[in-house]
Amino acid sequence: MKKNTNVDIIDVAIKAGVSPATVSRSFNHPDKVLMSTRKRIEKAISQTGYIRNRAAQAIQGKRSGTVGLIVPTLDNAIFSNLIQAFSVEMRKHGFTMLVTTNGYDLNDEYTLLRSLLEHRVEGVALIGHDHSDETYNLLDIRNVPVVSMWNYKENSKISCVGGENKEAGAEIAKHITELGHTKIAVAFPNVKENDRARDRKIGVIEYLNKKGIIIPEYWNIKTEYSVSDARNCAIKLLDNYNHPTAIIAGNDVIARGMIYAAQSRGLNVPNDISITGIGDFSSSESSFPSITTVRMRPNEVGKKAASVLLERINGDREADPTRIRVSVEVKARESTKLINN
Amino acid sequence: MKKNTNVDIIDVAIKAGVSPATVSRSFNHPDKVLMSTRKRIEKAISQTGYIRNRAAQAIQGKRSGTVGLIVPTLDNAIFSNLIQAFSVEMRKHGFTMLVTTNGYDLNDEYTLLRSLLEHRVEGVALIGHDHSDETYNLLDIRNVPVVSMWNYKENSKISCVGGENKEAGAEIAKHITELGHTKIAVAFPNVKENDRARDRKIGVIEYLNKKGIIIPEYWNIKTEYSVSDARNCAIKLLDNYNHPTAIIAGNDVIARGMIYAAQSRGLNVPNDISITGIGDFSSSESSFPSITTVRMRPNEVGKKAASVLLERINGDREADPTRIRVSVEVKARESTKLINN
DNA sequence: ATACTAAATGAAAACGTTTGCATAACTATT
DNA sequence: AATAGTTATGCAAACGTTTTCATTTAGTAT
Repeated sequence: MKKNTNVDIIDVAIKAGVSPATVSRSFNHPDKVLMSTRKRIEKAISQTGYIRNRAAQAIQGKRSGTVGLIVPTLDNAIFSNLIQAFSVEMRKHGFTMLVTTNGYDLNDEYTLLRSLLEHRVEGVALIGHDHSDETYNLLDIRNVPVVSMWNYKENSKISCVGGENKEAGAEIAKHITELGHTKIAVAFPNVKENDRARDRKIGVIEYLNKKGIIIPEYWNIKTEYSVSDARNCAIKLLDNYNHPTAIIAGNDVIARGMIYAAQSRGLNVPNDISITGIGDFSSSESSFPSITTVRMRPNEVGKKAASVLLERINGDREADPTRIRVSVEVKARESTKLINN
Repeated sequence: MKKNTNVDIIDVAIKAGVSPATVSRSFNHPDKVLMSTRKRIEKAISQTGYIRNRAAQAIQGKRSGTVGLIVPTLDNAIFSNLIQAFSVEMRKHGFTMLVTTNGYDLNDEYTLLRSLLEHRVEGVALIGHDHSDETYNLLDIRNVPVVSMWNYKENSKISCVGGENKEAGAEIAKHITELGHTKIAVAFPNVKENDRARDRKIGVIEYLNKKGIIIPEYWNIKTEYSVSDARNCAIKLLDNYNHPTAIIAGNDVIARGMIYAAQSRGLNVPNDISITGIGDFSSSESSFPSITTVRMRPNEVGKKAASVLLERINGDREADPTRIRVSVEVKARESTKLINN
């Protein structure tokens, strides 16, 4: 078996009887080379098994053909729709994605960004707006095309595509109060270094306060972004305190865990307790009961974010940030109902 | 704001009063440069805002610092644990991951592999063993360090880390028959170009046949890997035919959807019907009812796969494939019980 | 036929590193 | 004190492309 790790553009050129320059052109400016020579080059390429070297291309200071993505975790459903949509769209335009996870740690994020820049990514996509000063500074200094996905923010320093999490929180709180609930618990993850969760929570609390509803401390639950932790937290709540008639959860995963908790304690959702999520993950519609939640349109966000990033990469680097607001919408489903009197 | 996109190793060298070679060495062989000079270089680096150029490094034919991962989809929970574990482990060793999705299309996979090789990834990780001849051939010709994750296969052409899916299928079938079930339905996705699903299904069917149980065609359900499709399929089954006492699903996502279907039709799982999954996804333990399934240890697989790949990258390229078999194990939980007579 | 333009290709410099070899400055050995 | 060995650094070639500029060839207008 012949092992050819090192056939280069010169070998191809020789085989095709042209100069390396022409081979290069046939890749990058095919219109500038005669159809017939192009054919000969193609043939030489497949005969030699040549695979072009993007590193050597990138070194020219031109295109590396990669974009970087920094995401808190790949471990759960939260970002998967978003990433998939973003990835597919970038791929369509010939980009390959360098993916890294920061585990919700902003210092780590900075290191990862540096590492991505070492690889000369042409652009970077981040989640949310909580990033360290160092990160923002580096992006600015190197003038990196960048887009923040997931939540919209007026006056954001960088381009962004997403829904308003505060609005999402307020909307779901509105839904719950309109169903007559007043004994309401909320369940959110740690909101430090996580503006998505923070904004949602603020939206919920502020709306409820406005309606004269105050959440007592023991109904203010802190949980991880996992079904199991959410379930445990909810069980503790249901077992130890008189229970609320509704729980507003920070996202669908948490809501799911809490529904399981209720069911495992013999409660019927929504007859005994209403539970809501935020985010509308793909399985939320088909679960039982289906989850009342707020649609954040991850596919749309991912796709549009890709477009924004492409535009920044190809276009004017000094332009003001592009901000696209994706509408949010309450999807009332089976996990909530009018309160019984 | 000063925009410095182009400070290079020479600028750093000048600033630090050394030669470029020394700067380079301080990155790659720090032991070969005097502590005091190293300090001066570090200072020059932070003063200039230098970020090294991996493309220029990769062009030396040496390390690119990247590995490629080709995965069918990022869109659901199936691979997320695995990917996360793999990713974290590679990162620890200084690698950044280039991730691409092939949407379960093997031709696409070949194109993606080429694209990864253009970026001169040092190694590649794939899912399963169903790959096109072209793919296998290219890997062989270019002598690419490669590992297949997710399922073990004796005599595989390439290194692999995973459980035996056939065994997993047989084990769960054994569990169900030992609970006394004979009226059993199975629910699997399209097994073409998907050896994981195929092996599992074969394991199930063969075991049942051995026990004299034949699955009638209308209990042989074909579904997508999604909660919603699984739920719809199960509803069709439950509404239109006399229903089985147990359903063996191809994975936990499908099982989950089918449980929802049963619940939405007023059936109790497991009292009225037992339902099993395969894979033990992170939420399967905490759902209600928790799902009886087969553990495939995705974290262990991801981590070990990373080790195998690293070893191939750093070690002997001509060595025979490394094959690591990760044990599978039935986790009996709430979604199954002894049949009532 | 001649001069002029356009299109296709080639030659060579450039991109930012790494590394083998050479050199210089020390240290240890006799 | 002379020699051999060691260590830290610099010099310059090399890595595989892309691109500018120059050249050749073919085509067009006179």
